[in-house]
Amino acid sequence: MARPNAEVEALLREYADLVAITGGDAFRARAYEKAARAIGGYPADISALDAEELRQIPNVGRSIADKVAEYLRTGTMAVVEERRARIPAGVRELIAIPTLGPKKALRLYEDLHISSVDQLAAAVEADALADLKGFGEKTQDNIRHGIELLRQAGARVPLPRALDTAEEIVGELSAVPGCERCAYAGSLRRMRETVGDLDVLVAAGRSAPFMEALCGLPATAEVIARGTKKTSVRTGEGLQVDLRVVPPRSWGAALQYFTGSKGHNIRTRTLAVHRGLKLSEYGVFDTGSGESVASRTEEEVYARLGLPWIPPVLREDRGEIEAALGEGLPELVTERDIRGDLHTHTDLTDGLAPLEVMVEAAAGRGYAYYAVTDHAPDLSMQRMTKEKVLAQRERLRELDGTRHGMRLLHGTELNIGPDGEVDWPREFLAGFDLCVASLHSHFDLGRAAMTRRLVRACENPCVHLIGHPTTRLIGRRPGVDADWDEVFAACARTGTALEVNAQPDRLDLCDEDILRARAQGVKFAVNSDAHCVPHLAHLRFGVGTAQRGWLTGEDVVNTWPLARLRRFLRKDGRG
DNA sequence: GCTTTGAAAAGCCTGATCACGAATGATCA
Repeated sequence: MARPNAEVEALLREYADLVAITGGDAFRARAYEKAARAIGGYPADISALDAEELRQIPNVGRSIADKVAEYLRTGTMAVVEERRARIPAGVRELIAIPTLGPKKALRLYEDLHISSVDQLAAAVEADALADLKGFGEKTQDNIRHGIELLRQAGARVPLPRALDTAEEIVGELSAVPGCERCAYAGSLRRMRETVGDLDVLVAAGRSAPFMEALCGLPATAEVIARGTKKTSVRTGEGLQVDLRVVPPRSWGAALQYFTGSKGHNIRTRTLAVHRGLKLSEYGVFDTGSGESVASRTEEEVYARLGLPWIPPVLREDRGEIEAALGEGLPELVTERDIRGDLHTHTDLTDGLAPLEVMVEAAAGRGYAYYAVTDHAPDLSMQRMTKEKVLAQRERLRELDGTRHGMRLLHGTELNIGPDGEVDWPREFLAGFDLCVASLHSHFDLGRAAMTRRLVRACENPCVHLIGHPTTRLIGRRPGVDADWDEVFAACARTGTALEVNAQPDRLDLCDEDILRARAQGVKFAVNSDAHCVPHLAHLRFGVGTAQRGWLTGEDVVNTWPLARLRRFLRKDGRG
């Protein structure tokens, strides 16, 4: 994806926040947010556009187009610099704390001169907020809890951002003369949902040029340590990068070692010891003679331990060693196996792109089928009506099969009410090819009520798929509390699939829940939940999560041919 | 600040929930 779009999106979002904090017209702040979203979701690279062309993007008018053009030309945006000078960056960080918005942030800054999360935490502990108007006992509790949430995730970086940085660094280092191999390892290679630090590996005869190159990268803000075998830096975004340069003959062993996880490595080393071998980042060695017996490739290293090559996503010591030694590893679902996306939006509700544009882009991805699932009326801010959705259906039927033969399914994303009921009467729902049902409100009903609610939704014959089942937002909101084993059992019993939502801040269900649900025989759908064209590509993160949950093509309904998928959607349990 | 409607001005992502403090404003989906 084009980076300039993301940069401008971030900048406009920052400006929107600063406008909201400094007060004034709320609609102005919202206008910048809308423009930020439109530019972030714009399919083409904006860096080649002039102000006139920028105005063609929806929600970008004269004023914003000029500001963006200024940024693309000069690298800065004057109005943002002005506001930054008035409001310290830390004040904006405060509104990342759940339950704390722009108004409270400004009050904290103006009355108590608090301009960082750390200062706020200290002020709460010192009970310094008690005298502030609008900050009662409960608000302080919420702030305390919010800071805790933020800190749990704060040290780790979301998968896509880590991947961007890693690919950039790997690209740069691969171009350095003498580079035989270069790759990222660690939790990123295992596709964990967040990444603590980046492990980058180079195979080369001499290490100095690579250490030099890493320290000199534009992304590098600070050098933490610099040696001949290992160098650590921190990027401007605060991500630590550890570079290790190994001799080419040790490549496979080093890759295996630095990919981890810790648990997996302990198991493989123990396995080596039982075979009279020693496993390290330099190779597999015979304990008696000290001779290296394998090290060039991962396959070689695993083979020497009596194992097949194990995909990195499985290396968590969650039974992969036993499976590899016994019944065999699962044939993991891949992105290529996905025949269609079953949860996507258009600009009829909160998506950015029109139906035609989304369909065109989906066809470009080679899908055999594609479902459009805009929001239903109970999410009132989306202002959906029967008339609107029927008009969409008519247009969708016209487009069906006209783009590389891709078949279109008309669906909707329903809201599961507190009692487990969903929008629209049953007769009307029967007219959809596919209904996704999701929680969008009432997140703290208590475990028993939440479980009943979800089970009830599964039992609805019109509901085919539960969207982002726990509704967690990584680093911002924990998932809802329910007896998930009971919910999974209901899914299996009723033939309701669970979504693996690929939005990088959701990845919901997560890998561990997938493992539990799969054990009960639940089927899954890996969907992008795309709200614009670039989001369709997020599917890879969903597939990574599904793989971490050991899913095969057989487990994932949107790898199936359309005829089989349609049988599954009849919910008669025959799949 | 953008878009739409009608040519300058109105309307915009609404409505529930929560916390504070006694009717309202902030926050979030």
